[in-house]
Amino acid sequence: MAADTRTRLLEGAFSTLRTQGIAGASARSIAAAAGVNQALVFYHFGSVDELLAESVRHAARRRVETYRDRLGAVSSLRELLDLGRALHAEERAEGNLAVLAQMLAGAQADPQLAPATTAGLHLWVAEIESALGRILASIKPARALDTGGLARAIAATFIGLELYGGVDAQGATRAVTALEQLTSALATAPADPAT
Amino acid sequence: MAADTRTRLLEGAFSTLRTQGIAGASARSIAAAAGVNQALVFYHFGSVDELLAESVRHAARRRVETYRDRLGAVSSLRELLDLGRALHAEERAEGNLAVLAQMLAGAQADPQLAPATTAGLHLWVAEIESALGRILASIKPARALDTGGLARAIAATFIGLELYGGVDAQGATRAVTALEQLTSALATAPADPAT
DNA sequence: GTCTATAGTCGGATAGAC
DNA sequence: GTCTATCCGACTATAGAC
Repeated sequence: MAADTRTRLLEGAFSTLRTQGIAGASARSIAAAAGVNQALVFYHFGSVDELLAESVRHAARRRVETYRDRLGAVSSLRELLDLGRALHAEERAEGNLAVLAQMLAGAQADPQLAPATTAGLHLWVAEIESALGRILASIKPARALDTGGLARAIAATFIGLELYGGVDAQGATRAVTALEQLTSALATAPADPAT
Repeated sequence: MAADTRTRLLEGAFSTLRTQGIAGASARSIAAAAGVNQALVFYHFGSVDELLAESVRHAARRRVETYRDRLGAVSSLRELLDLGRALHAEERAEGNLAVLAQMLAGAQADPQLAPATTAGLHLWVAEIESALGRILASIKPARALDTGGLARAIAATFIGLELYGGVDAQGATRAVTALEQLTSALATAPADPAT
């Protein structure tokens, strides 16, 4: 707690994005969340956009390192699905999904936000892709699949589900459950014929 | 062209959401897009939030009626996938997906936007669900699936892909292609054993 | 590095003339 | 129904004291 001002601003930006959304992420509200003066946003980061961009980079860097080990240890499709579910829950709880979704929404109209957002998302994509590629290579009918494309589709689906969950939590839960049933069925039925 | 003021505001709100995003959807910018005076937003709709909400209702109402017939004519999983792809492309081109994504992002922090957004999304979900339910019922291994949950997952995925496409068009195309390969493979391989 | 103060702009919303 | 004019608060950003 009470870290240096720069860090407080980075974390204030994160929590403001999470709770107020991209439309409420102003220098003033971020500074308030960080407990520092509003002018310091511009002193340390030059502009609000730069602070937001730096904030997602900051958050993404710390998280993904934690995943690398866990994803690397996975050796079956079933394990991958279980880990995926666990990571999804953790990311949701940390607010990383909500923040990324808000940045993504903001980046549609504000090109300055796009690079950092893409980078933050790509950290996940790369991790998912590497684990996916390793597992699917051992499943014959899955060899033809584009793991990079699938990894991107999975990341996009998480974003969509996060936003949907914000307006209809029950519906989103149903969607997740249905996807789990589907993937689970695929993992057991036509997947076993390996090599 | 040059419809009555109310309609112009509804359409101005739509195109502003589409091009400026939720963070740029102010009474002034909407009125400018509509070519009318800013005060009329409040005269006709009371508040910006109400106008935005009414705008998505307005847009959703007109679209879905067009779909009902087309979805109703579908009689195989393959046809459903083809139609789904076509509708997805049309919705993207019209900007309906972009607008819904922005409303969804805004609704996370602004509960006033949530009801209309949920309703707009649900129009799709209901259509997808009904077509999905009809088709999957004829495929034995698919009987256990929750079509409502799947329909919600599909809608959420479209939203996520739309936002992802805004910052990485190439990556989103890859994701869509991968999903098409996957669903296509599922539609032909283990799906044929009907009844 | 951090603060106050302030310039200048843009936002939501209302009053009242036409 | 539509306009101008306006209040007032919030915003980005900067200048300058400490």
